[in-house]
Amino acid sequence: MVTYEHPRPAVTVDCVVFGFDENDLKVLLIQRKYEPFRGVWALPGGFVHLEENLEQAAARELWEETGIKGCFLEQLYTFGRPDRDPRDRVITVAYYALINLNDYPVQADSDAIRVAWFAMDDIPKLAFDHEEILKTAQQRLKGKITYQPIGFELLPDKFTLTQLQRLYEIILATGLDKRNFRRKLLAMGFLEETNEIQTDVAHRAARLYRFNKVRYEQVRQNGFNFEL
Amino acid sequence: MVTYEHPRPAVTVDCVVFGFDENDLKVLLIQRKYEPFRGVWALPGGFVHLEENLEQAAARELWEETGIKGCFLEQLYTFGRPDRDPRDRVITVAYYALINLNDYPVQADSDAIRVAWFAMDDIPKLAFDHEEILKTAQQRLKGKITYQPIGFELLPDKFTLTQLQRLYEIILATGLDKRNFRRKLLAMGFLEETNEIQTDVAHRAARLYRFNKVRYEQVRQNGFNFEL
DNA sequence: ACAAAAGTGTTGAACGTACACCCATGC
DNA sequence: GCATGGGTGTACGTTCAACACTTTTGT
Repeated sequence: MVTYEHPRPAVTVDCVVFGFDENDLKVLLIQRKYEPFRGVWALPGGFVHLEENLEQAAARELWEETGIKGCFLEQLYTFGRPDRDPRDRVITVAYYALINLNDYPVQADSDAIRVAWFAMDDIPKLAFDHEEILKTAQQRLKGKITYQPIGFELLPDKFTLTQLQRLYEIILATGLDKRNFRRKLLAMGFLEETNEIQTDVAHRAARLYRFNKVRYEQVRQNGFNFEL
Repeated sequence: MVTYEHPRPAVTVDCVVFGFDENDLKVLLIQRKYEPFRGVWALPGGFVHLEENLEQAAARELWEETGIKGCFLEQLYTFGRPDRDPRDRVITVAYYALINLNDYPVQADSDAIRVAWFAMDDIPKLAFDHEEILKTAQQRLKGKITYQPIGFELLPDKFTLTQLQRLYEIILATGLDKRNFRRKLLAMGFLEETNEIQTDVAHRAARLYRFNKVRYEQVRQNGFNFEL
């Protein structure tokens, strides 16, 4: 039963997938196999099915096109310029995802689809308005990382404080003082010191820490607000 | 030419319009004339036309249904639960608007449509998932007002510091210290002292100030960041 | 003259910022 | 033994939070 008679736009979801590898913030792109923009790199995404909600659609497309699932995924913004798709009116609800690169290493292209990680300062021309979407996602990440503890989503379960600091420095595009950074984060009370240290490094091995979500919720309920 | 063959959802825009009147944060609602939810209060909104972009659609619906135009309008979030409309799959891109209540006083119902302002602590049952949308908008306003100078959109062009403080107190649901509040805001350097004072008040009249956008942009470019 | 809100400074505590050296490890 | 990054404390300046009384105006 169709009860609302109007011409309808198509609705898609697109995902900006961020990963981090010690020195770079990276994004996962796929090379389009079909027109429009055949052969051009683009964000993973696709049409929303009628029976699924938007976040489900984003998670499904991510899984189908890149094999990623179960990661941090949050709605970013909805893009709907009438001419953003040359063939038809398409509105896209963009999401961004944060994943740990070690869990999804630079994958060999499958038969079906070409997938690759690109450093943020080396992005090829993108299809549609995906450059605008990517830019919006980068700004959101930069803004949000200072007041929500989402940076940990980009790191392995256990990480060093230096890795964490590098992540902040790269995303915020700024330098941070080592002593002040450590003092501040440890004082927050939700970084759990493990009794493990780095292996396979050519210098003194650093202690590994873990983000303790339960403790974070506790301090948050006591009025603590994550900041910087 | 339809090139993407998929069943399509309908796409609407809905607007959460906030106003402020000395003692209350208010929202503009309209009473639905048609099914579904006939007679129930709802956010102003309607279908996106194929040739307009999303923000244009929101501005147009706002104008058509409430007579408001030219105000602050920003995308909020996109809601797409498959069952959010009982009759069909409808995805809605929600916007929120901030207006000065004096420019749009509590309007008499027109023949066509019943429109009314409701205080945030006295909201009737709403159609669809509009309660969720409203709640999301309130959280966004509460969050954003502390790091962007958007509170001024809710006040007249010239306002007293006490009015500004009340606005913050009500939106943040907290008490603020008068001396500290004034000192902090004046120190920001973009509140312009006019040489006018309140009229028609039964006590000492307060000085009127104005938000100077140009000066705000200047201090911002010098590295200043609005906060609290 | 009284009611109502406007306007105004100081102090102590907490926090942020700047800064440099020794230590542990692998090669 | 040397190169590499790991780990640590202090002092100063800035900002925040708490706090109460006098002034102006209208009725």
